[in-house]
This record gives sequence, structure tokens and C-alpha cells, in this order.
Amino acid sequence: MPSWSLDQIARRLEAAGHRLTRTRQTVVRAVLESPAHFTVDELGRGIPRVGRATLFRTMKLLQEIDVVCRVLMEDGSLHYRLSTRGHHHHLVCTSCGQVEDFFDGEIRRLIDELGHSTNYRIEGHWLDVHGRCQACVALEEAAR
Amino acid sequence: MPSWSLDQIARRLEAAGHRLTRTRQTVVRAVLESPAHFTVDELGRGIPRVGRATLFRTMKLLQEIDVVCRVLMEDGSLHYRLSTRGHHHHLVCTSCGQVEDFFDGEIRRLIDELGHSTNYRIEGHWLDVHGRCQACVALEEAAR
DNA sequence: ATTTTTGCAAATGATTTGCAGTCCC
DNA sequence: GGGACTGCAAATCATTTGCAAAAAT
Repeated sequence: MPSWSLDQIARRLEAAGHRLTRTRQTVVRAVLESPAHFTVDELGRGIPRVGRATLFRTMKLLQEIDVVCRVLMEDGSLHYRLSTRGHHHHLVCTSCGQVEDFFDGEIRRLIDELGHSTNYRIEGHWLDVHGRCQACVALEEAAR
Repeated sequence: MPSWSLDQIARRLEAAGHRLTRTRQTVVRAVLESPAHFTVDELGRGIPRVGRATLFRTMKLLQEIDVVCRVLMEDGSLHYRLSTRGHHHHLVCTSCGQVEDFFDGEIRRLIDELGHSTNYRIEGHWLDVHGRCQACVALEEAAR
């Protein structure tokens, strides 16, 4: 189950007896283009035409059909993220946005171990790492 | 590390530069006597003399010193629970909501390595693991 | 034509904050 | 005594709901 497409989500919505209206398409597209995790607020900022209530209602719908799920962040804020089963690991520069892919062999091993030690059947994981790339760090240091 | 005592918590509080006042003792005792997980509301109902604001302030304190942590339940409500140990991450069963703790020491090490190999200055990471607990898997298999 | 969906504004519920009084070292 | 802590009430924040208009089948 790689990543979601608009079509797939449309089918799910209809299967659950909901309409894929223009507004909902707008929201779903915004979700698909969002980073790994985001708040309702961040999402809404990108699509100001959609009313706040509708945004919440749509997110709740997407939750119900298991397209997205909510996650509690360390700082206490509530984020959404696509409930994807695949793994999508990358390292994003918070300054210039450059993306670096990395290999997850080791991480996968750790997660397998985790499954054993807790007796869980692990269904998926998501690792997000952020920082600044060498170029941006260098620029910043030069600026002083 | 096993279960918490009032004394241990007192020491932690003081170590972090806070006082263990009578009111805080009341709250801590209530926490120690609570079930595995509980809402602020449930906690407060047992100790009506303590003001609501104080209750929230105390819970935030206990969070900061890693005595309790918050968990997002499937139904969207926020619960607290005693931390079995210091800082940790959660593995939540997607079926019944049961929570297991795990530590990210190894993962942190990998991330440090990642920083070196990519020349990034890593600023943070977020790891989310999901799956089903043994009991739920067993139930499901029995159902066929 | 009928049912669902939308946006607004008002309502709700949880958590936080301001502040004057109280407690602790 | 003086800063830390508390309770109250008011403020804030995210989310939900009521409702009349608009959109979808």
C-alpha cells in the first residue's frame, strides 16, 4: 500500500456513502500535498476558501475512512498524518527544503526487534527527521 | 523504575526546583491511586478541594519531570498515565488502544550517524510506530 | 425534488492566564 | 519576608453545532 491517490480516496468516500464534492476535493488535495504531519490550522491556511467547520468535518470523515489519523506531538499539539502503511523516510532541510533520502535497513531492524520485545504485530512506522543541510549551515555561519 | 512512590516523586520535584506543597501531595496521591489511564476530569472528581487550574498546573509539572505522560485515545480524548520510566515513546495498538512504552536510544544513535553521513545538522526527529497487540491479533485469528 | 453539504456565527469544552490572597522555607 | 503556590474568575484556543442557503444526485 504505497501512497494515496485522489481516486482511491474518492472511492473510499463513496463506498462509505459520502459525496466527493468540490470542497472535499480541495481539502483532500491539500492533505495529499501536505508534509508528513500537519495541524488543521496549517492545512487551512493553504485553502482559505474552505470554511473552518467544513475543514474539521472533512478531516473527521477522512479519519473515519482511515485515510488520515491523528497524532499527539510531544509539545501537546494535535497533528494529522496520512495513514499510510509504506515507509517514507527522508531528511528535509528546514532552511532550503532540500530533501535527502536515506536507507532504512537499520531502522527496520530496530522496529522488528521492537515488535518482538513487545509482542506487537507492527503494521507500519513513520520516521521524520529534520535539520539543516551543510550549505545552509555554512551560509548561516558566514553571515556572522 | 518499577512503580512510583510519593517519596520518589517528591525528590524529583525538588530536584527540578519545585516545592511539594500539601496541595501537590494531594494531587500526586490521587494520581498514584488512579487506574492505568485517566482524564484530568476523572482525577479532579476525586479531589474536589483542589482548584481546576492547580490541577492542570500540577499535571503539567508532573509531565515535565516525566512522572506522567499524555496519551491520545482512539475516541479523541486525552488521557494521562504514569510513565513507567523516564522519557519514552508509545506504541499504541490500533485495535484496542493498549499502550506500550519504548525507548529511542538506538534510534537516536542511528539518527546521529545519519547526520554525519549526510552532512546535515539534525535538529529533531519524530518516530511513529503502529500495530496490534498480541491479544488483538489472537482474537482476530480465532475469529476465522 | 430531495438529500447532503457548506459557511457563518454562536456554543461548547478543555486548558491557560491574571491577579490578589496564602503558604512555605 | 519574599518568592512560590493557590483558587477564582475571566480569557483563550480548538473543535462542534444550529441553521438557512447552496450544491449534488
